[in-house]
Amino acid sequence: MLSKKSQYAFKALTYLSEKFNEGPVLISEIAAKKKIPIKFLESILLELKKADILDSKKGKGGGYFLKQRPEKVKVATVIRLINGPIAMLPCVSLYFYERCKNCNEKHCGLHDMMIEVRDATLGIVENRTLKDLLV
Amino acid sequence: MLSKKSQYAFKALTYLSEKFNEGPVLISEIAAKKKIPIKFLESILLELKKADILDSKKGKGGGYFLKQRPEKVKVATVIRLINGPIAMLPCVSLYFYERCKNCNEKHCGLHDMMIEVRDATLGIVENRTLKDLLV
DNA sequence: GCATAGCCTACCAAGTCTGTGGACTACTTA
DNA sequence: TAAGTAGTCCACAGACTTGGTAGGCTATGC
Repeated sequence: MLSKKSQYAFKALTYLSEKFNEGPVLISEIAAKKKIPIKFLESILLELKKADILDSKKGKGGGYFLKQRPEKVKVATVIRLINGPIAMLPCVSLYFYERCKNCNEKHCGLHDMMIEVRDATLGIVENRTLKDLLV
Repeated sequence: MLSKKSQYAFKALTYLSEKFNEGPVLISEIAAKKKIPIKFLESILLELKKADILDSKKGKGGGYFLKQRPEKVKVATVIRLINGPIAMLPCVSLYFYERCKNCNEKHCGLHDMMIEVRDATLGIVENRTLKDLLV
């Protein structure tokens, strides 16, 4: 399951995608429109900024805005950043790989199956962007 | 990600699948062979028994054993029982559904996408059983 | 130089995950 | 029927994660 934090991140990013090229948007505006606890949202946006997805401006007329065009930001990137691994097992994860003790990956049915699940999921989330989330 | 508990559950079930029709297997034997903390394993097996996947016998010559044939136990069932929802969002889950506030499910890009992910995943785990985990 | 608005640090309550310990109960065998 | 075996149940506990809150600091614009 995606954490609430991830869901908030997607809501905020969707909102910022709609407002793309309209200048900085206040944290408070996003929080109000998307009903997200403001201080929690603040930390999420900061994380997205550090990952180069968002940029911000301080002071009057400031706020947050997308650093890249919505169609350049992959859903998979956001999930990995805020939620963590997409795969169901560490020994099957591409970005968070950890070797599996007591399961030689060559002969493990669960392993093989989870690779299939991973690839099926990646086939979707690697090929969608923020733009695809707008309806 | 699957919890360690889930991974232990699959290891134990795989072992019991191999020993299907050979009579009860001791918790301690499973724990030793699969390197699972014995008391933790105990609670997992009990949970699987309460879900009618395993059965047990007390006293000498006792132990745990599969209640149904390995090919009758779906991987999806075990994941839902031990790990929880398979879907990435509550508003998209079949067995753990919860309505999504602030996201009318008719017009939510994230929602639609996560339905695709869910179906892709279910397409795999609903059609595999313990038997498929044996190599 | 003052108001604005993001930045940063610290903290916290609740819940989940991964276990451990110990007493109790049911069953088998002698 | 007593002894020993093996699952059942209950309580707890430490580490980590989740979902937040509070408040001061810093940069910006007018």
